[in-house]
Amino acid sequence: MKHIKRRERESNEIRRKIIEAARSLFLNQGYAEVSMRKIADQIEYSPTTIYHYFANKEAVVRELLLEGNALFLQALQQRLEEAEAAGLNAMDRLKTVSDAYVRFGMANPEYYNILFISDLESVSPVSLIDSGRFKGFELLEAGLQAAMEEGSIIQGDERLIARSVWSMLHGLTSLLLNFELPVTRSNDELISFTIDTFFRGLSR
Amino acid sequence: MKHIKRRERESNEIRRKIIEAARSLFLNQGYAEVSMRKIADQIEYSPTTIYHYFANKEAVVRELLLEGNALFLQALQQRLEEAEAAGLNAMDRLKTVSDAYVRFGMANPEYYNILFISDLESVSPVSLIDSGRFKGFELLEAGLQAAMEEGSIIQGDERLIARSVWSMLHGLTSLLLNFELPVTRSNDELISFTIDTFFRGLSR
Amino acid sequence: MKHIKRRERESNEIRRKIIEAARSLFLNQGYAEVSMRKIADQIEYSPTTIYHYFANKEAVVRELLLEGNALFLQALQQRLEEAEAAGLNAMDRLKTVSDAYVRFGMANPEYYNILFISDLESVSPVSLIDSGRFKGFELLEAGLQAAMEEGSIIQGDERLIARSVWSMLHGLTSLLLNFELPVTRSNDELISFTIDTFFRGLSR
Amino acid sequence: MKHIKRRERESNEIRRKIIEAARSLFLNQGYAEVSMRKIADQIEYSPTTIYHYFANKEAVVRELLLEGNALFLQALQQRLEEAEAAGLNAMDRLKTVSDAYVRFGMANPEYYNILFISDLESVSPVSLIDSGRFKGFELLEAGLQAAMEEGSIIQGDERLIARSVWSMLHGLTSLLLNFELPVTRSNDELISFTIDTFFRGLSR
DNA sequence: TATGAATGAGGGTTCATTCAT
DNA sequence: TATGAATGAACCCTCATTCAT
Repeated sequence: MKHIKRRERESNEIRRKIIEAARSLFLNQGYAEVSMRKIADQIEYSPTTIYHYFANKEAVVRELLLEGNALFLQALQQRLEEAEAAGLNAMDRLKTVSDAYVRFGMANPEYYNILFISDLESVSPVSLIDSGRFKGFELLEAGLQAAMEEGSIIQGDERLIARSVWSMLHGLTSLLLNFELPVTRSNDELISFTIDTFFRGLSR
Repeated sequence: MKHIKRRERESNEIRRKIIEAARSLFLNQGYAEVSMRKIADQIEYSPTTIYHYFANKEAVVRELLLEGNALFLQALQQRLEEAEAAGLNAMDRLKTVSDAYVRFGMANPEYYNILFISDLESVSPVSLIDSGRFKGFELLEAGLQAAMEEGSIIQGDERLIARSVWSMLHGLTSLLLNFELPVTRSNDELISFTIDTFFRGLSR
Repeated sequence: MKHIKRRERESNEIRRKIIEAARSLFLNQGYAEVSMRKIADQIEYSPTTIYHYFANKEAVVRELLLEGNALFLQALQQRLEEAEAAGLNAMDRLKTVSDAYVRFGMANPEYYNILFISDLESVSPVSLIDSGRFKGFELLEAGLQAAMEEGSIIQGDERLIARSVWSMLHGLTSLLLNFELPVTRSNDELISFTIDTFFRGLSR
Repeated sequence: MKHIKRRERESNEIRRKIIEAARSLFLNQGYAEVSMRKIADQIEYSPTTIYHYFANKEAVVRELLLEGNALFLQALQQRLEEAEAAGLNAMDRLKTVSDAYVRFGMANPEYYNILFISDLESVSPVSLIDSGRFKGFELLEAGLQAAMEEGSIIQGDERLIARSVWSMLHGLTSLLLNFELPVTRSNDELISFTIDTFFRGLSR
């Protein structure tokens, strides 16, 4: 019994190592630089070993994607629940989730890049769709609908508005992660200013 | 004298051919498909020949980058001039330039991606900075300052606000280029809605 | 005692499964597609398990070879017995066996190829000799001797003639299996014509 | 001028080396053992170099095929011309060509195996057909027609008979090359006996 | 100027096999 | 008995680049 458990744990440990190595390569060198050989080097196993745990490179990347998405959704939902617990109104809940979005990206740049920036040309579109990337989108839509009902933002096609909000958040995050622009104020100021400004534009 | 000129001209012709081939590969098949060999095949010279005109692959890509940037700036400036000629106020000029930004990205997705998204691991950061990418930023800052003076938008750190606007525009463009989200309205609506909303949030 | 028997039976069952999987891969997809992993996948055991029953891949293939040879001999002998039961003379019995040879090849192309064509680089020559491939040769020799005694074919070194007949049969079979030549008549006609012609040449 | 010629010669020399190494590997180890690496090792160049001269492995094998076929046809034709020059009748010319067929196989076992035995699964069917393998077949048909007209062999569908003769020759050759059967007489005796016997069967 | 020759490094992947458990 | 873990060797192929001419 114990044997089996230990084995399983060890097995999962290597899986984890593989994923982590892949993630780290991804972050530091970009998707093009993630290779089975480099992963193997990093974890100090032979390349063949990876094929024990994953069918091929796509499977590794897909796992990264699923994992990243789960973490992403979890981060959003947690902040949302906190906001609800704190009794915030719909508009403020939306701002909170928006902030959570950007914070997640900054705290997990590798995941954010994998999820929302990389081409991942080796990963089939199906995998991408299955990855649940759209769950976050639905969360946003629901929040917008609540804010409309509350009367704090303008009426409109919530799907359109959700895309619009997402655009703003994505741009904010990806510029913070990947570009260096002339800066006077802190990133925190940029984040809150941008979110506030956009929701001010949305408010009735 | 004349000899030299002819030589230069011929030399430039091949240079141009190289860049054109690289651009064509790049625009039609994506950055990953740009290889020295493929460029050489396309212009029907040997790969070695390219090294007579460019130090290495990075130099070729850098040229492409500069070119893309020039086109980008030109697109912004042209629309700005038109807006000025039409006698638009500062706020509307900003909106016009914003629209031009997004339109450029949609019309030149590969250029946009190479300019603002790709890691371009092969291109050193210095090249990126030299690429003049910040000229667009300055354009934006100037526009914002004018709008502040005009009184149509809130007072504030124009550098901060410029980053904020840029974020919104970049997110809008890159989502349009690289993601498929559930859609009800047209892209045009999304663009104008997002820009309008953001500037509404900025207005006094 | 019983335990041992059950064990043996079970043991043999897996052996059999392995061979069956190997044969199925072999017959359906060709020799190149037979790999330890694929066999293991098919029987839903781990690759390692196969090594409990067979020393290595060669041992598996050798078993297949023995099996193929047994089937081959059986096919020849059955037709020979039928011919004897029908009271055919030695010459006609030879023709019948010849026909059986070619029919076996056509009905079992992969077996034929593995027995008589493939290099089977992984199988040592010794194995091939042990495979009993020569039993068929002896059958042929015996038939020729009978026909000589009967007086229906020319006298001569029956070993030489046997090789000659075998050549003709092998050529016929392997061309039918592996080549597409311009065709007007059916394969059946080619087979009977070739066998008849050759034995006509051998007849007194 | 000379420079170019020397270059061309050297280029062809390496091409030749590649082909010869491939041929030798083919002969000694079978098609499955022909790898780009092994060829490279044998000629003491890097594997990459081969790709200077051939697009891929198939191209190497195809060249081998074309070359082998050319040699094969040449061998047949030469002996045929000699037979004509010697004033042999159609039947004897056929026997001569038959003998040339088998002799070619014995003298060039690697080519014979490539041309008529190997699966060459990596080579597209088109290449095989284009390889001109059928030219030899046409030669045979023409000889048979002449022999029919001469009255030395039976009338019949010359295409059928050609396949039949080819079968006999192919079986003879491939058994001589690839099998060791119990032997009393020399190979020469086997060859002439088999050919004579078959044509005796064909004669009126 | 232009190129043919050549290469080392690296890409993803499959294979038969061994070893400890 | 059965297996999970692991590997070294090999597979075909592409890449950017250098060098001598």
